Amino acid sequence: MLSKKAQYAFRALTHLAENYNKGPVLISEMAKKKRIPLKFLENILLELKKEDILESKKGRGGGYYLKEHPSKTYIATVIRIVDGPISLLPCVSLYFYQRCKNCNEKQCGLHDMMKDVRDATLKILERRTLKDLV
Amino acid sequence: MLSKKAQYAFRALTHLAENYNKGPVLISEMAKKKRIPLKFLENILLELKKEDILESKKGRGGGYYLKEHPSKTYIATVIRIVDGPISLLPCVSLYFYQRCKNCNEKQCGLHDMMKDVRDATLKILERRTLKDLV
DNA sequence: TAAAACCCTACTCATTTGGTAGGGTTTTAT
DNA sequence: ATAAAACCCTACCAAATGAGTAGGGTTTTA
Repeated sequence: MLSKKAQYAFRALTHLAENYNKGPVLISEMAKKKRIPLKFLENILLELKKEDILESKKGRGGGYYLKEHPSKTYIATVIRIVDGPISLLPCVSLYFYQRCKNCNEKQCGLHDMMKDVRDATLKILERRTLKDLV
Repeated sequence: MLSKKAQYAFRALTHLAENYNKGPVLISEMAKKKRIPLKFLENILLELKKEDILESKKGRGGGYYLKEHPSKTYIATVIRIVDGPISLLPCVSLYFYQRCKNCNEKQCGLHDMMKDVRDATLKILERRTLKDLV
C-alpha cells in the first residue's frame, strides 16, 4: 500500500502539474485546496525538491513548481522517493536491493514470481508520468 | 512489501507442498528446517488453517498438511490472508475496498493507474500457485 | 494414559506512520 | 530598507503495526 504521505505527494504534484508554467504555487494554497496538513506537506515538498523533482522560489511571489514538464517525471520515481521500494521483496528490488538470508535466489520460487510482479508493475509505473494524473 | 510473516508463510507452505500426500508435517520440523520462530509459525499456520488453506491432525503422528493439491492454492489468496490488501490504494482493492475521501474515483488519475497496476499484479498472483514455488 | 501435538491469551519491544509545534532564515516587492 | 511573505529546520509525540515471546491449556491417539 502507498502511504498517506505518497498520496498527499501525488495530490500536490497533480496540482503543480496543472499549474505548470504558471509560476510558483504556495504551499498554503496546495494545503488548503487539497486538504493536506500544511506542515506535513512542507516536508514532502522539501524532499521532492531535494530529489530534483521540484524547484522553489523564496520570498513574496515565491512557491513551488515542477522542475521539468509533467511528462518528464515518472510515477515510479516519486514513489521511490516518498515510500521507498516498489517491489514486494527486498531481494527483487532494483533500487533498494537487499539479499535475503535463508533463501537461495537462484532456486527460490517466490523470488522469481515477485520478480515477475515487479516487472509488470514497473512496466506501468516507469512509463506513466505526472501528466497522466491531470 | 510483503511482511516477514508472509515470507515465513510461503516458506512453510513450500515445505508442505513438497511433502504433499506424505502425511502431516510437524510445526517443530518446519520451524527448524526453515528457521522460523516456532511460536510465530504456529500462529501463521493456525490462520492458514482457519482460512481453509491447511488442515491439521492432532496427537501423536499429527501435524499440518495442505488441504488441497498445491496447484489449487493461489499465491494471491495466501497474501490476502497473511498481509491483507495487494493493491497500492484502498480504493482499487477488490477484497479490502475502502472509498477514498477527497478524491473522486471517476476522475482521479492515480486511481486508474493503480487499478492497472493491480490488474497486472493479480494477473500473476491469481494464476500462480504453491506448485510454482517448489 | 502420557507423550505428542495442537490451540489460545496475553504481553512486549522496536519501528514506522502520520502528524504538531515552534522557531528561525532568506528573499523580494514595495 | 524593511516587513511581509515564503521557505527551511529541529524536535517532539501518539497511535498503529510488525515481529516476535511466554506460558499455559486442551485434545488426540499410538
